[in-house]
Amino acid sequence: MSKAQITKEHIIQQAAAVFNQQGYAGTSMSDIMRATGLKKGGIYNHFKSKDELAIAAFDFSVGLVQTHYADALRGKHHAIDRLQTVVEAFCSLMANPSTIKGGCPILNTAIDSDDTHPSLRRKARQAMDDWYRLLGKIITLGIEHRQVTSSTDAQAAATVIISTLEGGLMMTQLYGKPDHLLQARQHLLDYIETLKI
Amino acid sequence: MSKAQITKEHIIQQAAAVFNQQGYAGTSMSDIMRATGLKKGGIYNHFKSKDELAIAAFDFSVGLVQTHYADALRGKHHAIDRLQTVVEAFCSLMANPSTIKGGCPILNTAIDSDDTHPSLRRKARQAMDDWYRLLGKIITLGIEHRQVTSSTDAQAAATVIISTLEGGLMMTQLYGKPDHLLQARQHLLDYIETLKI
Amino acid sequence: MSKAQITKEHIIQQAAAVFNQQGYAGTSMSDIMRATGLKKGGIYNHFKSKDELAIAAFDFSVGLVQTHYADALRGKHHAIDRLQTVVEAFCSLMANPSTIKGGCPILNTAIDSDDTHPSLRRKARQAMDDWYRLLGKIITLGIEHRQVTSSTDAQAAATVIISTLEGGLMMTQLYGKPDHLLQARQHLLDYIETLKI
Amino acid sequence: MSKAQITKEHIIQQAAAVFNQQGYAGTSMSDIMRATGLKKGGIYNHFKSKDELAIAAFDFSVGLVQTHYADALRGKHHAIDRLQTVVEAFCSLMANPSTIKGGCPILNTAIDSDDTHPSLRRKARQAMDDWYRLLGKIITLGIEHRQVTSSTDAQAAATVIISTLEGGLMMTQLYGKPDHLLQARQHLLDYIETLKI
DNA sequence: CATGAATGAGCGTTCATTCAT
DNA sequence: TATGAATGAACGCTCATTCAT
Repeated sequence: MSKAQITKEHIIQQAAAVFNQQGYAGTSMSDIMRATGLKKGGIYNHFKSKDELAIAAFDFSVGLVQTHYADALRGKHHAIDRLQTVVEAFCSLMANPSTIKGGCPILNTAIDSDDTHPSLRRKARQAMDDWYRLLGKIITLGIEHRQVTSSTDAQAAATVIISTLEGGLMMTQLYGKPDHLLQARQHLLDYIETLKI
Repeated sequence: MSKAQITKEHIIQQAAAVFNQQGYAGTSMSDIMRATGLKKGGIYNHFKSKDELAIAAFDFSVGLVQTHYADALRGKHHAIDRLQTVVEAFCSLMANPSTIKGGCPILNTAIDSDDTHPSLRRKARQAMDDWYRLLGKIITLGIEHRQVTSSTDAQAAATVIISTLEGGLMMTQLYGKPDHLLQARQHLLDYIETLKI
Repeated sequence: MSKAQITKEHIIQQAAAVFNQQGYAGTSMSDIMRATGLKKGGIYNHFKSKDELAIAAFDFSVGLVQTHYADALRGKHHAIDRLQTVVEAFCSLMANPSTIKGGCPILNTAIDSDDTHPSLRRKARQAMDDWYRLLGKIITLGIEHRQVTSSTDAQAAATVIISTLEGGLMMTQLYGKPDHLLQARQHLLDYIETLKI
Repeated sequence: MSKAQITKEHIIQQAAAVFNQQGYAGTSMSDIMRATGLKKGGIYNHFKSKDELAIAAFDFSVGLVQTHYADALRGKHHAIDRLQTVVEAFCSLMANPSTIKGGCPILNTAIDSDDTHPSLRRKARQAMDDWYRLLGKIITLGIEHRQVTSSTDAQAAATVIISTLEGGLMMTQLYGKPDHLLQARQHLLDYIETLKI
């Protein structure tokens, strides 16, 4: 990796944390300067605008989450197992602030970019699509393989899982304690159990 | 109501919509000027800072939601009925953008004020407390009155309901279509059914 | 005195203290509101601008000083006595902050209105003229009456007295202790002694 | 000297003249913009606040005066000569508006920062201390070396010299003509003569 | 006569961004 | 490639002032 690449990656990583914690409007390029140790010019050499950097940072954050899922899911083939794994992966990732500070980037961006920032919003939508499709596919394959009850509405179940996780995370962040996310997790594990054949 | 009161109320209402859609950092006093039709000085005659206005606006938004709940719950006494009502009230309120633009103020503020704005965060926590306690009390009274299964964990159930609603709302806002919130709603109605004795 | 007159006088007195301490530019109409207990409109009913009020306040402050001199000089006829009295009157007035807060209004205005405020400057010049002429006249009359040495340059002596007093006052204000003004006073008393026939 | 240093020095010099003439409250950053030819951001790149700039400007102005004294005193060793030199140096400096516009920065700041600006006030006090000690030391050394009468009170004499100069300068500025300062000067030269052994 | 409610201009400061070096 | 030095626009807020009530 060239020196330029290394610097760029460094900026993205630091910026990702800051944007995820403070939001797009709440983050100034000076915040990014402070976080990266670079001066204005140094950052603008790699990104032509705050926008472009914010998008790269979002991609990076989402990539972290997706990699985490992929790692956790590797070697797990039973649909129920895989659903449980996604729930567990989300909770463990969000409970561990060293990996990704400021909570779920999709949630943050979805709320933060209410109209004001269409390109970030589109990005968030795409990331949500990925997650949504992942869950949907696990369930439909599970139905095909007779691991999941055929009456299950895959889309609705995916919505329930994502909603409950994100909402539980929001509560946990609001109160600064893990209880709510853990209660949401338990509910989902129970719920997933009901999908089992 | 004095003219000052009318103007102040007017500012709060308009500001509430703007803050709820764009967030605290994403909203400038110029945005408020545009929304209210007043000049800066006119606004600052009624609020001594952006902060104070943001808090008044948040209180107003939360008040709208709480009034909506109170209205919906009036005359309903059975715990299961009351839980269903809260779910329905949330969905109908959020589906109807004429009442409150930009989604749930608690969700928005919880995500928006990640560290950056402690007083707003405190406000959001208080509002969440109110809601959380409302649901908790409905359930514990329901258990006492043998309307809800005694094995129910009131706190956890409240968390599940709030989380799923808020998460579903976030998805609905992200995609700009009601489907996800409706799926969350259906799941919660089913879930509430399981609490019935 | 009519109620309007009383209010106007009240505003002038309070404003005089504030202007004398904070200067023209350093004083806002809000400061005057706070000091008088009146609202904006109430003040603007009596003075059509900050300027006009500042001038009235200056006149009031200078009037206080001049009255103080006149009182002290009453019944004193010997030139040397009268010169000593002016020195003593200045020192006692400035040492007593209850009478006139913020020091000598002429000094303050002379320094404060360096170009920026011609009408106040003119006022300060007039007040200085009055004082200067008072001392000049005491000395020339003293020469005529053979109380003061005929070699005395009345203008120069007046300048020395005023300069030393104002400079001594400035130091006393800067350090917040009376020593310097007292040393200036002693020097002038010695100096005046040398003018005696 | 780097370009940044040059620009910073340029800002300080221009700002010093403006602050010295208009005072802290009477000077806006727009005034500084006009004087320096820079835009606001350009100024704020070098000073983090109006305060910081004002203090740097004050230091610069005082430095000019002190350098002027040091130059004038170089090579003069007799106390009487040195006292005369300080008086002459003050008068020549203040009479020559090309060097330092707006009069004595210590006097201006002492009067201007009546309570309102404690850090500038402290600065003015320090600068006055320096001057006061300089004169005090000249006199006490003069007494030691039998150049000055042993009955002289060094502190009092320093006060007399400074007071008379500053007061005379004030009058000269108020009237816009040199007469008063020259009269004060002559008085001090006579006075210094009386200190001679 | 005094207040309340508003304004437009300006305040000190920070913003995202540019570009010569 | 990164910095330094600058800009113009916008920020949150206060100013002196007005005028209907």
